Amino acid sequence: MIDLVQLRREPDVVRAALARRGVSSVSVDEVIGLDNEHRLLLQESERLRAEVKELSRQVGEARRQNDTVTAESLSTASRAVGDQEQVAREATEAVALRLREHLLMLPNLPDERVPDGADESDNVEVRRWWPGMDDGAPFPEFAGYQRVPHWETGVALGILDMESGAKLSGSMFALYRGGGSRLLRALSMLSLDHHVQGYEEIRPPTLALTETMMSTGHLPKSADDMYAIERDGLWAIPTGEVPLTSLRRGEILSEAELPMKLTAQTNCFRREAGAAGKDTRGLLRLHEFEKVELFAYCTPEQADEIHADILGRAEGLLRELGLAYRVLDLCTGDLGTASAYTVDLEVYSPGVDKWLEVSSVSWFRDFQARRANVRYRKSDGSIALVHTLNGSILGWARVWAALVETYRQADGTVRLPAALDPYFGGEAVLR
RNA sequence: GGAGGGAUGACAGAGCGGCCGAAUGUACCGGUCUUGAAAACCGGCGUGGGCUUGCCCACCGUGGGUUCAAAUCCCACUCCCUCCGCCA
Repeated sequence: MIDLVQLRREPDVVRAALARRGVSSVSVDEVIGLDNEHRLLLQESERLRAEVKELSRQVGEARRQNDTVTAESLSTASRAVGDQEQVAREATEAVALRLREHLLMLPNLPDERVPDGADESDNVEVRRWWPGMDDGAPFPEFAGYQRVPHWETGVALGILDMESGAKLSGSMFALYRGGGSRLLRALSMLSLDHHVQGYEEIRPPTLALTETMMSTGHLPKSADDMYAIERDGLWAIPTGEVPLTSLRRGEILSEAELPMKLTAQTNCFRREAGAAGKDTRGLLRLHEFEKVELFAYCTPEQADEIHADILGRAEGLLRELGLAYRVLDLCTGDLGTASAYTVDLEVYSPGVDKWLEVSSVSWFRDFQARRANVRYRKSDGSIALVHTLNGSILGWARVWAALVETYRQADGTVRLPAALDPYFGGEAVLR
């Protein structure tokens, strides 16, 4: 949620920033209007409330002096004011609710670094990396045997069974087998093993309360993309970011605790409501996948460094796996609701000849912290909202696809990168 | 799932209709003392909101209710603890 105080003080700045994301000034003005209306009503109901309190205090005083007559007449007067107060309060609350609803629908202000653009085609490529690039090698020419989609290799080697996944849970649910399953486990281990030194490992629940989903900005806006378990009021999390961001919800942290860096592997659930039929073959787009997330609560001053750290770790992992990738600055049109600045990593997967998004590294400024009410006490005793950041290291389904395609050999087997050998008890080969 | 007990400020813990936003202790911050530190003593010390910046309002798990007045009484719910049941 954006800062209402900032909206009051510099409405033009907010209007201009949100206009870059396609938010009309009308919806910003609606919020300003509701805020003004709310404050007027609030003043009136608080005034009446103060009056009731004062009269009630006088009733108590009269009673103590056994002045029943005065007490009775003051009670009657207080009751009358109380009736007015109730009307005023209900009106105030109704406007407060509308104000909150509107405010929750406003996205975060994009950072200056974010390029303007309408949709993902306007994202700006920052750099590319591929194995051997540092020694001057050109972007790889992939051989014919690498130009085989992972779902074909998956069936041929018995490591991926999309049909069984569909049989069990419907389309866009994957079932990995044998070495394919082990590969998934190996990737989680590799990633977590590399990052537990700097980031505390967490195993959060994967079902979350509405409140928890609100904090990250996934609700109310993206309800259609979430799986809901209505009977119990729970939602399946779309990313580990959800529980991690709410871990300290409502708390005041001490500055010494910051940055508080966490990592978690979770299953992620997405309905992909608007994505029917688009890039949905094999592992390209799933309703459920696994992902390791890096997350941090920090001070505004620490945010840049942490963003760089998370991005560096994600890139480091891709390099270690020897996958070609590119780094994109998301444009205003593709930026997530809560984010102020996001960098995406996409791996090149030769079998499907596509760049696949495997990581998003985002800085939310205090947008999520304001919703989640996570603050910290500075050394001077004052209190401020924390900043939150997160990034994936990485989304495994697509990395799995890229690995199986990139490392497919002429004989149809897959020799995985040596970094995975320890997790295969020897040479990591799928055959 | 059943039966009991509980939820109050950073923590512990009083209050159980009327100057209670809340005693007290600890922690924390400032000061005195000290070569320095500790101890002792003195002072300060919740969060958010509104406006006429001095005042007002809200918050004692959450949501309702009773009352002139609710941390305090009533109802529902949530969570935690103990015991029983079930269970990977």
